[in-house]
Amino acid sequence: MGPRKEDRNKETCTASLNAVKDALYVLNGKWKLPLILSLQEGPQRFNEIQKSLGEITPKILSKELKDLELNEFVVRKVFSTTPVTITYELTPYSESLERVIDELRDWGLKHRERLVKNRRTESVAAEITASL
Amino acid sequence: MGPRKEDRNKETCTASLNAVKDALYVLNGKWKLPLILSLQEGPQRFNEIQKSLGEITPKILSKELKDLELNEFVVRKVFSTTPVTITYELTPYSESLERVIDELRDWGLKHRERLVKNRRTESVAAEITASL
DNA sequence: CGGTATCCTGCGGGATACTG
DNA sequence: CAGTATCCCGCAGGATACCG
Repeated sequence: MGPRKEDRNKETCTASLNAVKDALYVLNGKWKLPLILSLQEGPQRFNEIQKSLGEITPKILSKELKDLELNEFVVRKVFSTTPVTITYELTPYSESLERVIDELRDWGLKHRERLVKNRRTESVAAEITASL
Repeated sequence: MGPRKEDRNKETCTASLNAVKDALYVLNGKWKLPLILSLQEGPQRFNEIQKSLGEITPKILSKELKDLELNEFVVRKVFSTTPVTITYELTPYSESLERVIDELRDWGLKHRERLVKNRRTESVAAEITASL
């Protein structure tokens, strides 16, 4: 015997919740997205990234890069030049993010338009006082 | 004369970045998603939501609901019963989130699978030492 | 150049108590 | 019942300095 219908639904529900949270977690924080977008221009070295992002401190950059490595969006490559050269570049797998990011971007654009429009039309009649 | 090509690209780029951030902002935080999922079961009253979410405090719940109202995902309805009854329910507009959430969920599921699989195959050979 | 090590701060979120 | 008011804490993220 399997679980009852309501239980299955509840489980399915919290399962999706966790999946969504996983996805959000990956993109979350102040620097993940700027970092990915920056690396889409091509491989870069630590200090190059730091400059292109503006005000990020090395500690944070280091941590963010490690996170992205763990999630396999980024590879750290060590070249035995003298002195040693290190680059970070996006993996092919990182391309799987594009669909998600596109979807988020499209939705984000529409949402902002919508909010701006509604500020004008003063649709704050939203608070209905439904008399019975 | 318009801006140079590189500038346009940069602007387009930061524009999408902001759009994505808008979208993420809307779903972010500990409670937004659980709250939306809970309200998908139908309209609920303040205390009902509180119970169904488990450990959320009234202050936080109040704040989250206001956020969702501002973004027009939720309507607060006041019924003039005695005593007054108040419900919160999802708006039709909140359905526009479904595509985004589905996309995030699908990606999240695959990503987790992938990570689990790769932990096993011990693919930490990812750190290449490319000699020149 | 490519990072660590320490210290510090703001703020998202919580505990608890109170109110119309 | 449907919230506000106060106080509080952990932790992401930052400033600054230092290291191989």
